[in-house]
Amino acid sequence: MEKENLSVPSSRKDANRNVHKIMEAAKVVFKEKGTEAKIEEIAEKAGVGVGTIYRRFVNKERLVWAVGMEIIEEIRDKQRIDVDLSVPADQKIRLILDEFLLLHHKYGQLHEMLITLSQDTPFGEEIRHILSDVLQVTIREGQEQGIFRNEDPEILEAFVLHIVNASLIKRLRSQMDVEDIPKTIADFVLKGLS
Amino acid sequence: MEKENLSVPSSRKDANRNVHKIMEAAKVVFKEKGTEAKIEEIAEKAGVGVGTIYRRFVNKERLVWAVGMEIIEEIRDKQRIDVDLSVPADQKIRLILDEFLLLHHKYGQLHEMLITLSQDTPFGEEIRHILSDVLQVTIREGQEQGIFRNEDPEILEAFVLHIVNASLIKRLRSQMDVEDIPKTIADFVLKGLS
Amino acid sequence: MEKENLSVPSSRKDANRNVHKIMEAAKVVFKEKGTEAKIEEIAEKAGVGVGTIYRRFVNKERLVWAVGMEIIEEIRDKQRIDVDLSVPADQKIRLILDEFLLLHHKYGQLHEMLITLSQDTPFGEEIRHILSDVLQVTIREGQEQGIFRNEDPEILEAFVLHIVNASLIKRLRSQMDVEDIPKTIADFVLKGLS
Amino acid sequence: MEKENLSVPSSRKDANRNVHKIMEAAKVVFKEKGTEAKIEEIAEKAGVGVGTIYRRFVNKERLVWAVGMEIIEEIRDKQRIDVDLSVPADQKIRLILDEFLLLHHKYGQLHEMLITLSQDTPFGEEIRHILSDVLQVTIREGQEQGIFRNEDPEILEAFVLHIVNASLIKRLRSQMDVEDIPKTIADFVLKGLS
DNA sequence: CATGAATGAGTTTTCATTCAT
DNA sequence: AATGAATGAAAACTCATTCAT
Repeated sequence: MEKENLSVPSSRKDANRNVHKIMEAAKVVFKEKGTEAKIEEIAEKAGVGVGTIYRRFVNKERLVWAVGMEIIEEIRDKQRIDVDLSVPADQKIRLILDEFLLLHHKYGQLHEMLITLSQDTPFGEEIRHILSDVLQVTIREGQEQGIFRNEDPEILEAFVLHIVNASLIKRLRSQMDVEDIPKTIADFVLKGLS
Repeated sequence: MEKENLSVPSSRKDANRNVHKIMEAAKVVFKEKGTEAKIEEIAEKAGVGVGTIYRRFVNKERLVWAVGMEIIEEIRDKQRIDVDLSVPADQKIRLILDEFLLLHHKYGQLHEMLITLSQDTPFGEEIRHILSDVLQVTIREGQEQGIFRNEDPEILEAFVLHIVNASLIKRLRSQMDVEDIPKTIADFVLKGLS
Repeated sequence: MEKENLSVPSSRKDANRNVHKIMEAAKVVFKEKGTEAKIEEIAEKAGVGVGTIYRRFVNKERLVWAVGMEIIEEIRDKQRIDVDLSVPADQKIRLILDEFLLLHHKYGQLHEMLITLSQDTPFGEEIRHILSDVLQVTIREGQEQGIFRNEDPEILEAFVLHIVNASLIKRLRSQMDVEDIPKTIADFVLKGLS
Repeated sequence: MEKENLSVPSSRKDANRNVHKIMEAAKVVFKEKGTEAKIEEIAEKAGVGVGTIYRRFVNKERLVWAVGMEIIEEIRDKQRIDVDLSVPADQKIRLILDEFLLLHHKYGQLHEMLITLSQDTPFGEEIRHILSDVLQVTIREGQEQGIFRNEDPEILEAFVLHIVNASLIKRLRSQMDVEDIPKTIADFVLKGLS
């Protein structure tokens, strides 16, 4: 499932530059207002005409999908770097949670979007796979190292993945320094895993 | 903040019966489609005309609020029963999590709705208070009993409250028997608290 | 295939009155501008909002179909009266052609619309049937009376049906008094049939 | 009225080759979809960019005109050959109708386009003249030979010209062998003329 | 009061035409 | 000159809210 299925492909540099500008604008606008944001607003933010968006994305739904997929891939790429380090599994979980938090800071509203996407679209299965992959490997690693308990890794992974959600973060932000949030969440999660 | 502030009061029995029918229909429809559901669909499901909804609720926003408040109160009432039992704090947490799960099963999508409500409406403060109150008391109890660690109870409460979210539950449902979900979540949470 | 499949049914009098107003306005506007006429213009002419049109007709295409079908039925009803008279078949053909011409005068541009409809829509078969039915009966009658030649009635009927077309009429109108057109066409057709 | 007035002239051979490619593609696409066909589709079929079409044709309307004129001229050229033969007028009418049918087979939808053109454009007069000229000469010839009745030749010509229309042909095609259509139409027309 | 038809502002979507590459 | 990406005005369509019946 490549991006080409979501945006209409083009060999021209200027076209692809615009696809990028549109996606970046869409991320910003979706972050603020969720999926209900107007296409016109995205076009304005991207500095292109509405027609340009419709030239590259068949309709609004596909734009939403494309943005979602790109964020998912961003998450995956960051996680892959973490998982290749030679540190104990619990350290890796801390790093992965840090990445999640950074992305949440960056994409806010989009968390719900990703959840919706992973349930309602043809890409759902793939999104779920991407999000789960690295975490499960790390959890198995921790189990082999005797750091994590021997529960089904898929289930433990579900907790790690879903505990970092927009509402928890919003809540914690009102109660503690933002810098302390990653450690607090990681402490809770690692106790849950142990 | 009473329901009468959200729905327009009426002395006629059949009018109040309509408010009830509308609220129940709205719960079902919001559960499936979230707040974006159309008023007309709710009216249809309730077996009333759209005009009747607008006679009872100033606008769509107020209907959303009213539905949200009612669920919040349902949650509060159940939790109050749990907290008054004379069992150890960890048992109470298990019971409270069970209630959460039942509500999630019942209201699905509405979790996000409540979160949104607790952030964006005049009732936010009250909603947050209702949701937090019982949990915090129980956590403090557990800390006094030496069962839970001495982290700020407000923060621990945040984890308990927000770990039960629609996406985690949907995910777990695909991986285990529904009956096992409450125990699995409670195990994870209680480890996190300890 | 009933009209209910084309317009959304309603039991209310005011609703049906509007369906009628919309159809009449659409006939007038389509007559002038063809199918490319704007929905907004039809709404204006009908004295209703655009939303009202979309409440009754799922989309523009369906409105076009509905208007087409209504005209077809109008044609059929007129023809049925003619065919029941006790006059020779050639007289009936003259009467039927007169009706055609009146309808053409009334609906102008819509002729092309009907042709397109009879080819491209799910109603095509039905439209063709309605238009052909009465003519074929009359032609057979004429053949039994020895007035028309013994060519396949379906083929003769095709000539009668399709000779009355917008372009011929427009052309003749520039060359003769409008009152003389029916007789001129009928003379030509009846010679063709004999 | 020469083609140069419709397409922008160019000294380069490849440019003129493009005009030709565009016209041929436009004929095909207009034949299928009528004048509502999109410029982009014509460009694609022609294997050129849309910009190239706009370099050669001021706007879509002019492209439509150009295509129409070319077909008209094709008709005229064929008819001229027929009219110069030394056969009776009714034979000539048969030959002319044959040509019409071939053109219809070739250009389908374009018939309506030509009719529209002959009514709405600055070329209307010319188009009507080209289409009428040869037919009228032939009809007068037939009247002198005593084969056709003494109706106004312009009116008889109107019948011959307009009886060959897309809808009649489509209809007949579903009822008889394609090879038999010319004779059937000619028989009907010649009876009408006699 | 209840109803659901009507409304029209607000959005999405299309496509002839322009223009940077 | 050719290209096809970009444009944006214009058209289609939606849906919260009003109001006649």
